[in-house]
Amino acid sequence: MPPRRGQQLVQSLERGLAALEMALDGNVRPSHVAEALGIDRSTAYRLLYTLMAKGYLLQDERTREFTSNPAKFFQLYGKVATLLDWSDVAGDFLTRLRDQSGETANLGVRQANNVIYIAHKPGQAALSVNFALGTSRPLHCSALGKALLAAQPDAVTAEWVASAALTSYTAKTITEPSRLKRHLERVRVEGYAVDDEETFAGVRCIAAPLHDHRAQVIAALGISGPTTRITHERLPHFAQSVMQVAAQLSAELGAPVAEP
Amino acid sequence: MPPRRGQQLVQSLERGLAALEMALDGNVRPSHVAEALGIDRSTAYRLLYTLMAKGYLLQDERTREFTSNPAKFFQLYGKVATLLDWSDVAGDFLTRLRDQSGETANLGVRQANNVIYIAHKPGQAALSVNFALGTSRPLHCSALGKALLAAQPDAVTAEWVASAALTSYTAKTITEPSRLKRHLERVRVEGYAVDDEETFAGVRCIAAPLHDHRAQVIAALGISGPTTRITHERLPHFAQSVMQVAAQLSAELGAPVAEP
DNA sequence: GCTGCATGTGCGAATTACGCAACACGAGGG
DNA sequence: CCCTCGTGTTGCGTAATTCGCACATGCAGC
Repeated sequence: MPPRRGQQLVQSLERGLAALEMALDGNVRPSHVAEALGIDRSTAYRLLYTLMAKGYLLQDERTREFTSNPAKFFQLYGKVATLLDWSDVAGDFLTRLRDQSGETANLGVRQANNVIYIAHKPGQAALSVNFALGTSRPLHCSALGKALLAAQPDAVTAEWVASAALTSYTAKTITEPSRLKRHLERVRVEGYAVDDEETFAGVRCIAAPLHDHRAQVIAALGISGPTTRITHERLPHFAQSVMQVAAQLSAELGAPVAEP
Repeated sequence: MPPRRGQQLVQSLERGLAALEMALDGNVRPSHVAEALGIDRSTAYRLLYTLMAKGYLLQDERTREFTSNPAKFFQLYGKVATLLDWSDVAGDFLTRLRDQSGETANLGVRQANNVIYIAHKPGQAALSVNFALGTSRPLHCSALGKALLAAQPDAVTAEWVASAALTSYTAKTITEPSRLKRHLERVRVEGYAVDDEETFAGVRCIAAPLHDHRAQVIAALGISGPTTRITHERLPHFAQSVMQVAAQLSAELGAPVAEP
């Protein structure tokens, strides 16, 4: 009935990918997918069946549930891993930052409205922040995310802040668009971003942007630790370390040296 | 014109996934995809555009080429990583096998017609076999692959051998179906498989299957090294180590103890 | 500036995918 | 034991969606 939207999107492929991502977040059945996407069970079944035939999903013989096929995704990952292998070039810098700060050092890139952690060096203290590579966190409440957001042109940031869903994770999460906008302006001026228990209570993070040879911001580097060690008093000191190592790594990547 | 095959496959999704996998093997352009899949350029473009809109691909502003988005795949991988995280449980056994043999120890699972390496411990000798995790190799010429193939029921193996494309990689690659079939029968009898320079000249590998609590073969474990160290004379000795550690790991996985 | 080649976009035709309905099957419950 | 409910799976007709053609646009190189 709708006369045709002026879009170039292929509906079946869109729905299929949506079904795939549902399966990645937990086993699914045709009825679940159908309800979530607002389509018929038979359609959902055919999408899942196609994904299975292509190796992306597996179906449990007993329960008939569809599961993601880890081996397939491992293989896909293997093909792109070299394209995103920061561990080689960034490894030394992450180690340096971890040793200087004593806290977990991490490096992430933006993916849609998330930061993906693609390299890290876990801290060696008994109590340290730790998480698996490939994990994602929202942009608006992580230090890496805010460092990346603040690097954008003003107009883009304004647009994003206005339209993004600023989900609250702790009492300190910034959920007001206007406040976030002002916050990000300050991040840009200061050169580093702080996540002050905005994602997890008791965890404070500091991050700074990384520049490539074109001076484009392509990733962010930072540390995460318990509030007992990353105190407000010592925060400027940690920020210095983060910005210093970020500048060194940027230089290694061929960024023009330009620090005000 | 074809009145409709009795299939449950969604064509657009099939084609979209095919386009996606092409992009993973190197940057693609609509015209390439169109030719490879036998479809119109506009159709290929719309598939690629949809994949880009969903975050799977990126498009280079200058060259207009479509590239895989590594961050997206890293994220997808992160979601399934825990499901396939053998490094925890297998780590000690891989280390043990590497130390006993002095060679690179590796562990892989089957994915379609390939083995995917999902865990490993690189050998410490100056000359050692090394490759990235997530790499895939054909079943018919790798030790891990042959160990997995030999574990199947005879009928399945026969069918597979007859229909598979036995690509040749070195002069020693087994490319005759009948010879491969007899070879696999011997693998099953002996309990281990050998890749005798069938994939890379100068590299010999030995592998044995791993069983889960239902005695199903779910993965394979093995070593890879230069022919100068894994000689024919010492091969039985290495095979002993591989089978022994494989049995230990199987036991750890809850496999019923049943060694003839 | 003209030619060749590729990307990106309306638009109509019809193939394809969709939803409906029905079947098979299993789990509970009366 | 049968009856019902819910879900996976398949056949089929319809029409919405996708596909391919044709064209506009842009870029590179004789």
